[in-house]
Amino acid sequence: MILDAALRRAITTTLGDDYRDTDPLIRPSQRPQLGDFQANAAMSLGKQIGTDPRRLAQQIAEAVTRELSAIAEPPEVAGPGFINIRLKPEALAEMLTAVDTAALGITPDPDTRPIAIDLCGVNIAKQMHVGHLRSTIIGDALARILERRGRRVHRENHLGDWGLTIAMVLRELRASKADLDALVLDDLDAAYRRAQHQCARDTNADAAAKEVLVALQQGDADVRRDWQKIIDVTMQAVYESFDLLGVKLGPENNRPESSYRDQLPEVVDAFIQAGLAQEDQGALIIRFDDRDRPLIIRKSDGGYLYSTTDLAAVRYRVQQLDASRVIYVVDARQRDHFRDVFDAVRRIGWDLLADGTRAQLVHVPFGAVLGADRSPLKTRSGENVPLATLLKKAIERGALEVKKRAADPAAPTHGLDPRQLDQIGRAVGIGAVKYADLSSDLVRDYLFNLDRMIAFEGNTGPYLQYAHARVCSIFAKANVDPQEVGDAGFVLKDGSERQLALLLLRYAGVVADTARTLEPHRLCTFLYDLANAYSSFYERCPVLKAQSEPLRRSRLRLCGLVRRVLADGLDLLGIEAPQRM
RNA sequence: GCGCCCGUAGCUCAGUCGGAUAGAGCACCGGUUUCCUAAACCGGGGGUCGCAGGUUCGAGUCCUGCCGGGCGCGCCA
Repeated sequence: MILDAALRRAITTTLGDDYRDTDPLIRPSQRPQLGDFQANAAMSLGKQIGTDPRRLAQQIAEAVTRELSAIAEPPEVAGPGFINIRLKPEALAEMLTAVDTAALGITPDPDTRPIAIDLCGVNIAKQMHVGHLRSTIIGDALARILERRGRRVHRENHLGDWGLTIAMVLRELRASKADLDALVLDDLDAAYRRAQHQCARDTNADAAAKEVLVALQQGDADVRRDWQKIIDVTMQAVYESFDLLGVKLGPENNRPESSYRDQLPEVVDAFIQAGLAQEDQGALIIRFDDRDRPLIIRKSDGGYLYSTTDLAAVRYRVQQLDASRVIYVVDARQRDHFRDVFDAVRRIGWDLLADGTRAQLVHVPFGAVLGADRSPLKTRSGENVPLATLLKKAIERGALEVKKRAADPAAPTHGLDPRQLDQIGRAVGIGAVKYADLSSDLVRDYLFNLDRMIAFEGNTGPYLQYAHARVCSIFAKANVDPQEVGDAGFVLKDGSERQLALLLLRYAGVVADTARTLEPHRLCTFLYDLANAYSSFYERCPVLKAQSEPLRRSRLRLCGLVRRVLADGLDLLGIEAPQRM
């Protein structure tokens, strides 16, 4: 922005053209009493050149004073060489006006190539559980953030619909003569577990399962029909969960493992041809110089593994989808696996895009969801908690809280239709779960605690939704359409108004940072700061009863902008923002 | 054994490319409502940033070693 350019010029003026590309390191001020922004470059520069950083800061500050005089107070040097800058109120108002557009200041990513995100990854014949929850929520949020900057995103649901485990289930169903037309997911889930058990103990069952697999792979009509049925049953429940979660996923995002099956021999061949694969104990492996662990791409019985499919999938995403970033939102335990797969891909050159550049292959690892006992969340019987159960609980809880509040005659939700309240409750419950999932560093394990995540205090989804609802309430009270606050001039006198304005200016940058780092908690932290700043403003500054009409209109417009940024930010996280709650 | 990740207040977590006196929330203590949603706001106490070295004008952040916890390591996905 303006400050950055001005500081860059000041650095060049002071130190010469060699320093033209020096980043002035402008950051929001850590101490609002000292300024709005701070430039940190003088200290490291002073070290590089061997001059006193404080004196250098002084020189840079002087060089920039005149240029900034229209928009800022004279910069002040403090501490070991910080340059503190405070904007003049009119300049701040002008900048705020500039971001008060439909795009909220967000500019399109200069890179316009598509992106592929591997997310969800459900397994056929199994219930979705908490692991799928994280991959789905995080993947969808990242997709929304990247799309917001104009990128085309392919959400790739890499369904586990192939391989021995599926064949084991099919064998089990046939052995127990199950009526596949009457099948529901619970039956399938049970069959899945029985099948695992049987085949582990009974070599006959295992052999039979392998026969089913061969039949499936050879396109046996009966087996294929049954196979399709269990896919349909599983996916029906999956789509219901997608609907409850409000993620932008559907049948069009399915790219199952089976869709790569014809390519597997060719994938392996390519590695052999390139001299990158070797036989070892009957299996075909890829070795790496810097690790003992090889990547097995073909079993000694000639079968393929998930690593083979993953190699085919990366190639497809780079070469067919033309994705310049291929993102995997998968459990952190698979770090080593993706490291190996990506390295193999780079070696054979399948990360090469049509334009000659290399695609960025990135694994976004996330931690486990832990129960109250700090071990991965399980039911009493020791099984994974089904996603449907968990979502149902969250929704019930959200509805309970919303209805409790609506009982108060003074509440804006009082007297609403119970179905409307349920809808709001759903948004609150689901929003709480999603926000809890996204708001801390993804790689850390997190404690699933419904009480905490649905609390309306602290860094939670409901708190942000509440802040948004309060803004909406002002507009409802004023009987003004939030879209039509017009072009009133911003009057930013109160400290809380300034803070709000400074935060709003940062939104576009935060979205860009989040898109770059693929760390949604950055956006969460920002939105929480914004909601906090709004709450302070709300306490201090009457809007509808402001002392003067210009002030009233300024504050109304400020509220409108806050509302849009909150709603937009929540939308990027895949969280609904009800007007009332 | 080898490798990866994590360790910040009693609890749950932030901390940007190495920058000022390490910040929030919960819990605890105190205050605020004739006023737009008190599901809120304002204030207070609470820290050996796992430990020890090192690099640096400056380290929660970078390097080395150690301690503690988690996870992964050839034909499951």
